[in-house]
Amino acid sequence: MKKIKTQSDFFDKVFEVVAEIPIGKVTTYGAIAEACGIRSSARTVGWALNSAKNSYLPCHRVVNRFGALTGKIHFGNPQLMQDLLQGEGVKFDSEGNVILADHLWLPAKRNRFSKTKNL
DNA sequence: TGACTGACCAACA
DNA sequence: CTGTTGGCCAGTC
Repeated sequence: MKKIKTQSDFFDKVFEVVAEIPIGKVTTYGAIAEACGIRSSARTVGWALNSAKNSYLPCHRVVNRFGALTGKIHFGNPQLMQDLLQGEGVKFDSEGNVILADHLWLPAKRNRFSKTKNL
């Protein structure tokens, strides 16, 4: 089986991971990229979501490493992203960032990120 | 067609 | 310790 590492391969993984994010939980781009096997392509993860934002994928549950809703801009309604998360029980701090300490969810892969999470 | 950007993260100087 | 660059993939100009 020739495994051609092309578009769908990476995107598909991102979609699967994002689709498995439980309610009231959030994950990070790096975590997804890590789960995909390429932590360096965290940027591309954002693009995957950009293409998936029109899909059923809960892109609003994907935040950056700081818990900031960096992708809210692409939602059309920046407030919608935070509203959705709050509606799921996600809490935000004074800076408007998701409290990863209580809502960070790592894809079934490596929990190595926990180390970097503790800022 | 070629090059740059883009919702990022981590390593190196 | 802080600043900068590198890297990955795909889409857009």
